[in-house]
Amino acid sequence: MSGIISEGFYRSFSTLELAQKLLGMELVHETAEGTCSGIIVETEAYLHNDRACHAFSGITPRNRPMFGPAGFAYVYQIYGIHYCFNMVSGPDGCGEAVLIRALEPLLGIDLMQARRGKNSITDLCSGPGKLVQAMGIRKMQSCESLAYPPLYVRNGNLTPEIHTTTRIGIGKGKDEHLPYRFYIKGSKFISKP
DNA sequence: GTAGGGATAATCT
DNA sequence: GATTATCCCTACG
Repeated sequence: MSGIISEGFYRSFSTLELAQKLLGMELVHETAEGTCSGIIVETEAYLHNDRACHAFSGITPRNRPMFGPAGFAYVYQIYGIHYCFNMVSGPDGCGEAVLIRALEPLLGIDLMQARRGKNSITDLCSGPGKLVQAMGIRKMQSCESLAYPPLYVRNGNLTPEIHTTTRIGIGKGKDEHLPYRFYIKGSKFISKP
């Protein structure tokens, strides 16, 4: 049986625990064009006392969702052209989140190929900007609940073997050495080995 | 197959 | 005015 993950689940674990528990679960997005989904194979954790975290320097209009309760979406634009999708986590008001970095495409692969303009299955969702484009997630959806359609997570039946390493794209002096990146060992769908 | 750099604009100082 | 939790195209073996 696969059920939708409730807001209570997101609140029951620390950000670091949640980032690992999400691996193997299915992210689903229902749109007018069709339904897309994929298995979460790569995540990164951003903690409140972590210099790489958007919430580190306090609350701003952009990062406000991060300071709300766990189980909501935080979507932001990066490098002017790409978007990243996060799930808010940690205690209410804390400012923590889990970045979803890669998916293994499952449902709506035709639609993903059309949105991405690529055919290779491993090139549809193998990066934070790519998966947002493939899934049709938009900035407007920042602040939406992840416990109800159209955007939600379903339970997986996998207990994947997890590999832990350092995060991608973090500049120097920003806690780039912290082991806050997690991915499913051996997956061909991650953004980088 | 790998490496390097440009694109491009919201956000914050 | 600097920075950025990225992607893609081009050049070269």
